[in-house]
Amino acid sequence: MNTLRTADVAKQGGVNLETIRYYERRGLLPKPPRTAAGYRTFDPAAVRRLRFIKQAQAIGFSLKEVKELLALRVDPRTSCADVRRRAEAKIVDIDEKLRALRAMKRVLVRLTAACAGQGPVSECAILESLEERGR
Amino acid sequence: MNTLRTADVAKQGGVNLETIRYYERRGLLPKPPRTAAGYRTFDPAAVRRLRFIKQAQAIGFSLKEVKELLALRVDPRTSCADVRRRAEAKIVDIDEKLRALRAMKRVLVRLTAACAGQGPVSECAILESLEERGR
DNA sequence: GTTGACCCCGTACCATGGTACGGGGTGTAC
DNA sequence: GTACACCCCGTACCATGGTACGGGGTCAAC
Repeated sequence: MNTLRTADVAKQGGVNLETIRYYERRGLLPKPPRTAAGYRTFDPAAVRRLRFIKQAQAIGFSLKEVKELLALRVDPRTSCADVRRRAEAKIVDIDEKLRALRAMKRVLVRLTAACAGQGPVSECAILESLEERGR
Repeated sequence: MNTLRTADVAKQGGVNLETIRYYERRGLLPKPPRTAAGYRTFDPAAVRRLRFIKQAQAIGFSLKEVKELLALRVDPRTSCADVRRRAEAKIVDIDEKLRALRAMKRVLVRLTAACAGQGPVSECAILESLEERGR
């Protein structure tokens, strides 16, 4: 029953129609079944997948990395230990991003606090405490 | 005293030398003073700034956005309320990214947990709970 | 004074992530 | 049966964020 056309998926996912085709080419969206006339027919899971891609991108994963994330879905044929290893690597990536984001937020919060209290603020408030942090 | 050359800054910041020039053109690094021969002379703050830029990029800010972040440094001539408003907007952006990252992490953690306990996992574990979450 | 390591600049090129274009088929509505 | 809206495809184009190239100047060491 309720299958979607390309334009529906694009609209519901908030992307351009061409992006759907592009993701299909890049292997981020699976090749959907086609009608006799060659029209793509999606099921609603495609929209969820599309939104996942957009979310992941917004937080700094490249399409290549997103593909890896998606590849983690459990496939009975791949080794469980392997999936686990890859997932753990991604968790490390995420923890790094979380640390960086929290540091960034701290700086901004401190900046707004200083601002609220009026009066001059350190020339460089925003740069403080964002320097090294490993890597 | 200890001023740095372009290559030093690049090395310490972990970027290509050309990137320094590029950031200067884009207004992300201030135009440094030059020697009589035209060589750029940086002070160590440039390295900190460079690292800040790289951090911000890694967590999904574009160079344009990074520039806005940097512009938040308090300039006595701009309105405090204005700086505050822009900082608060960036904090909202960051909170969104944090939410998305935490959701992503939860999924991966659940995935590894399922994997450890062996046995089959929902076909779509990685997509679950990452769908909408507003805009 | 010339070799080698480094700096300058402008311009060209590259990868990623799309977006647009244009010529052609489809399909329902009138 | 012909509008009109929508789908297909391949290919071209675009913006962002660099990176490389090449011709030329600088400067310390020998």
